Amino acid sequence: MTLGAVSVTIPPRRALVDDVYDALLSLLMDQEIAPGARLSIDGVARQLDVSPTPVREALTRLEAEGLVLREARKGYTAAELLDAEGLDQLYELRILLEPRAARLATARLDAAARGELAAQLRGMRQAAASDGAEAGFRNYRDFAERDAAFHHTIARASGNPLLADAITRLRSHVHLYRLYFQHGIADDTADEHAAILTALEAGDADAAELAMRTHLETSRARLVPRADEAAE
Amino acid sequence: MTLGAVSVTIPPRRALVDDVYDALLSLLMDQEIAPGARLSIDGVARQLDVSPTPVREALTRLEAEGLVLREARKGYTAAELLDAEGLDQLYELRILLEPRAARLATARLDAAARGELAAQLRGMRQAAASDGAEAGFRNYRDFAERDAAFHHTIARASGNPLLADAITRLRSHVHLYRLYFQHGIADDTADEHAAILTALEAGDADAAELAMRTHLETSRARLVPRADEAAE
DNA sequence: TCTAGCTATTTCCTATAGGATCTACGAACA
DNA sequence: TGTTCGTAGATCCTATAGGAAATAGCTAGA
Repeated sequence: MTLGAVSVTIPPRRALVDDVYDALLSLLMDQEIAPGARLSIDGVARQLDVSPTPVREALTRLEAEGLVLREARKGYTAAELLDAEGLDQLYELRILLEPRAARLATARLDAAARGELAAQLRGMRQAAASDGAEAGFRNYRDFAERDAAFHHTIARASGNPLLADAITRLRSHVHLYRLYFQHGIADDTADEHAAILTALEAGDADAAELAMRTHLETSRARLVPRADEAAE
Repeated sequence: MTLGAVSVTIPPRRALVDDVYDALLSLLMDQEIAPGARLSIDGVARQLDVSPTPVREALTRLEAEGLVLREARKGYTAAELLDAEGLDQLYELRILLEPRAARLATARLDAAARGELAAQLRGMRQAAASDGAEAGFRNYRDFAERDAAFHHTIARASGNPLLADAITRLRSHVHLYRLYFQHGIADDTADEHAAILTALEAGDADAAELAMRTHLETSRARLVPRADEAAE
């Protein structure tokens, strides 16, 4: 039996280290592990009921993304929250990378990616709308995850995997969500995302690049001062 | 006893995983581990005479840098050489990031960094000069390492650690050195680096940014076509 | 000749255990 | 009172072992 090109793909096999990674990431985002907190390998292993070996690997991966810090023979600590300066630097980098990704993606956007983007945008609107009362955290986390997915879809569509990786590895939404969690600093940007999608669908590279840049610069201008206040 | 600010710093503690990482990196650069080759965890452990645990961690770190690929429950493989397209994409990203780093570094360059840059430049000239016969590989590796150090010093001097990390993590010199090793594709760029340093020392941000961009664009124009030929 | 299924081997993955290192605490001394 | 030293505890680090999964090779049957 031979198959032609098929569209279904088998999801990659997972090992325990992948689950530990996800669990730690979630704990970090919701600050059940506080910024700056110590992360003992054995402690995490006991808490998650696994052995230290996969925990070490998950922490190694998190360290490569800057979400935890390692000091050899000392241990790991959760990364501190971004201060105003750090947030500003994060945006500086995003503004360097993501408008270019949007430009490149314009010519290469296929139907599948277009569909993803539209769905992610709908998801953002939903999360923002159902913003009733104390469900806020949960909803904003949903929103942040859709937001991240939207940006990552564009990054991948750029066709430059190194560029996509650089963008993804910044873990922007983790940092932004942690700030929201701590200080209530948030940002509803569904409309700005819609503008990006419109430009992409129109196949207008200049407009797509500009829309992305505008979106990020607006966010920066909105968020950085608030992070500054929060520090007081 | 209290000390004021001291300039000496204790080197960070090292664990076995750090040595394994260095060893693997070296083996990858010199293609003692060939591009695309399988990397069995137990095999590496036996070869380096350590246990599999630190090997796993070192491989996790290498994977985060894109130098090896992991497939869960299958194993690791060494990353393939960059083809012409990949090389082009690497330069695209560098041209996005590094000119900005040079611009930012202009205002913040201190005496220590200036000294480092000058030393690295001298090192490059030395390695290029002692280019006698079959010592070529070794010399070019020295050259590539000085080249990398030069760029990383500027990246750090930018004052934006995220930007510095993004530049460093590309591991440009590893990819370039592997290409040289395989195809003899090399590049003597000491003079272009001198131009960057001159602009930095003059405190001219525009010139520094431009010199860095020119350097990278020249390299791209020189190297990408050759990678294309090598593939034939 | 080709396919299906079984077996054996290799390799990854996870858990466990012990040695090495670091931190914290408290006693002894100046 | 303040400093030094030594001990105890916790934690990291490395090695080892066994279970689980994947690959390769072989046999049997169509």
